[in-house]
Amino acid sequence: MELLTFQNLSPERKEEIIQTSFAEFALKGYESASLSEIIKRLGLAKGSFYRYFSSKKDLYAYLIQNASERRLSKLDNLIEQPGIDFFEVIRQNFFDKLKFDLENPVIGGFLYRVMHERDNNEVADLIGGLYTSVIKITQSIIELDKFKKQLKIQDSEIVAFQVFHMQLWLYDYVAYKYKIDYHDNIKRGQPVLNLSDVELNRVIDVSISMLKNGI
Amino acid sequence: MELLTFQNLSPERKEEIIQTSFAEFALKGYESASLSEIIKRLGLAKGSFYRYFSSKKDLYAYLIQNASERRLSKLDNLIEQPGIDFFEVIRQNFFDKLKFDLENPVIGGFLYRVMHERDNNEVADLIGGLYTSVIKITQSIIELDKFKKQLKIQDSEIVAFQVFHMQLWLYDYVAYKYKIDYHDNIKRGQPVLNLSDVELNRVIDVSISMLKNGI
Amino acid sequence: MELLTFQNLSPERKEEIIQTSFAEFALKGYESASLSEIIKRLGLAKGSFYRYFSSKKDLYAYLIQNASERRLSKLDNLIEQPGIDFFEVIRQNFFDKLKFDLENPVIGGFLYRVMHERDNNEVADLIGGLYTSVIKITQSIIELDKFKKQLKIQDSEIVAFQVFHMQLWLYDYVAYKYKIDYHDNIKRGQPVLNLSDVELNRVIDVSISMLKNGI
Amino acid sequence: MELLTFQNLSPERKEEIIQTSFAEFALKGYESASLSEIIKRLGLAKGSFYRYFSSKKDLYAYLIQNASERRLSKLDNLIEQPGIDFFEVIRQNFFDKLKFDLENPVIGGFLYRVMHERDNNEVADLIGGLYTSVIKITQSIIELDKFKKQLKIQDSEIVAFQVFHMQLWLYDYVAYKYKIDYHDNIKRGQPVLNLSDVELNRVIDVSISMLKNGI
DNA sequence: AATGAATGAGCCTTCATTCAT
DNA sequence: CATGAATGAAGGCTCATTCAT
Repeated sequence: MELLTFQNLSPERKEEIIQTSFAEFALKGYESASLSEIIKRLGLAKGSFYRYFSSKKDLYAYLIQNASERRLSKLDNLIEQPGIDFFEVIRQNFFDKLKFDLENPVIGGFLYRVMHERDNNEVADLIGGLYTSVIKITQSIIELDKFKKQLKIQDSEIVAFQVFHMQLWLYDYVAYKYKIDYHDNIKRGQPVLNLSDVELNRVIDVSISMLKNGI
Repeated sequence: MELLTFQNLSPERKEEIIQTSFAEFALKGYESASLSEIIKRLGLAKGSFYRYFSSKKDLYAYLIQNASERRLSKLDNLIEQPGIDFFEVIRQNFFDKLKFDLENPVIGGFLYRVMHERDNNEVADLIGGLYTSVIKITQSIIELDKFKKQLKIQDSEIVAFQVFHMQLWLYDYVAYKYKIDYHDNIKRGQPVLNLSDVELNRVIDVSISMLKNGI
Repeated sequence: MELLTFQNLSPERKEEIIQTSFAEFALKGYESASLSEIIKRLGLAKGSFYRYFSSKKDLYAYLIQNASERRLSKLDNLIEQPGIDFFEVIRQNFFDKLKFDLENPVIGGFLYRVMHERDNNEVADLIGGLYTSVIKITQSIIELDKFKKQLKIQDSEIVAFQVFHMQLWLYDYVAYKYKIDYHDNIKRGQPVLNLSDVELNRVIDVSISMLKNGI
Repeated sequence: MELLTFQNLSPERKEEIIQTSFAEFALKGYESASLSEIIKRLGLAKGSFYRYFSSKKDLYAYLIQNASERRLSKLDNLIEQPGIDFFEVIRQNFFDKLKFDLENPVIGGFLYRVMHERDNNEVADLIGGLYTSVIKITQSIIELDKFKKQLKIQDSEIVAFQVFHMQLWLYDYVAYKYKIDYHDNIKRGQPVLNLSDVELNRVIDVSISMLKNGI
């Protein structure tokens, strides 16, 4: 993980480094992302970078961790509400994720790409864990007594897969339907403003409905 | 696309070249895949390769085309059967795809990876079309009169997404559930034999059920 | 020089080969010109080419020879006319050369480029001879009794240089003044029609005047 | 242009790099010159070179700039002298140029070659400007009131061409007449000492005379 | 005789990382 | 401690030429 020298940087500088790195990895993927490019863009000394992170992979691991924390779902609070409906939890979760990704295209794009880089041997270990843990968390929620009885399918694992992947493809779907150019948004680093909550909710309503009652 | 000189090779040599390339791209992705590595493994001269394909991207395009043809679904015949149920079509399709991928881990792994490389600017043009066309085909089937009335959701586009992505994640799910190491299978190039049709059908039954009636 | 097999080709095929080669060398110069490109453009078999010419340099030598013959000046007839003025000979020569180059941009461009490739070690031997011989011929004309007395400068060698190079730079001058894009003309292989004889003569008049009486 | 890292090198190292590069480009021309060769000869690491110059073309541009500055004519001072004769200016200029080229065969050879590489599409942009600007400067001098009246030809553009190209061919002429092997001199990197100022002046006298009163 | 497959050295360039200062 | 110079393997690709068929 990141070295102490990185933690000692001013929050502003840290954020600059993180954002620039997010953008590079989001745009090019792990292998093609260029440390040299990041370093040049930051006006950093080559050596300095290696005093913050011990390797490219180390930086990548840090970014995954950092991005995950930022997009941490607020599921916990939700789940604990008495009498809450399972599908309401999912709806909220979908909405939060999509909202976050549209408002933070760089981080959203980064995490999206990370999820699709599980096959890359080089970083499979970093992502495999994340992927597995997300599935497992979803699964454990499903297995809560109060939710379990709301579901028809008893195999919680496959249901978790379905829920998790639907959340993943919602990102694709929105991009496809509204012809959003994520690459461009990442480059410009600007939030995708042109999608109202109403529209967002309509998309999510349909997907929740599919989840609930099938297509 | 491939040059004439490639077509003139013996079928055995062609297949060697194709398989070695599939494996390299499946294992490392487009950018990181190394032509030099492929060429070395094939015992080719550097220059010889470029008499078969005019560039790395050209080879990649050929492989996508070739793999797609090999895994071509037999949907057409199915659809035309009188009185056929929509979900039966999907089930058959899921089964064929999974079966194919398990028996041809190299090609399956290649195509899986291709689908997730849409973000790669370099090859987005090759893949974007494929991705879009698969969605569109799925959508057009859904819109057939005889199937439309079997569905609750009227937005055929989002349904197509759901169906398509479920088929995609089934691959992930099987790997996850049965702890299949695709990387290893690709390297060894051997079919994944240890999954019986019975097991396969069980997985697919559940997923079709989710599709039909929700989770 | 060219091999016998080349001579046995039909005149049309020979001409095709020559013209395609002229264009390639004119456009890119000796080193950068690509035999592969020429061969591809001609739809030739690689091996066939080497049955016509034994090497790239051999082809180049043949082209120089061929182009030189085509642009052979008609000086001889002119010189023998009784009472002819030296400057009239030069004027005619300049006019013929420029006219030829404007009407045959490919060959003109080729020869122009050849003249400037004397420094290239690889082909210096081919061009050095040509260059020297042109100077020597010019010099020998100057030394004819009937012309010698018309000149102020007794060093015929330096005068020959001056005359020869002026003829060379006239090509540059016309291109510069009339913004002629030789590259484009070579690619299109079309005569440069937009320069009338009147204009041509005006340019040549001035240059002859400079030669005769100084600037 | 050159990167900062190059400027930080010791003057000696910089000069080594420059001279080695001059020689390579002078000997082989832009396309055929090999960066690998230069780098090997300098005992550099491949990557180190690219910390000095961002590309082959960048190095070439730098060399052109550097060589031009070294051979900068002292015309300005000369022109401002009251009562100076135009032909005296030219004579001085010719002398300086030739002297410089004979004493610095590598740079002279480099610049000579550069001037003849205008046709090379790859670097035409670098050279076209230089070529045009030299002509234009010459032309503007000619158009100075105090010089204009000394000339017979009113078309200053064509006169500028004549003057500029005569200066160019003087280099050729000297090589031709004294059988100087520039290639060999460049390889050996040694000044061409065997031409006395007396001889040089004789050549220039004749050429100035031709310019003044014709041949 | 004619073909076109094969060759492999060589090209320019980029990369993550190290380490002396 | 911070710097930035140095590294050299590896990348994709082109080339003129050879030679078995």
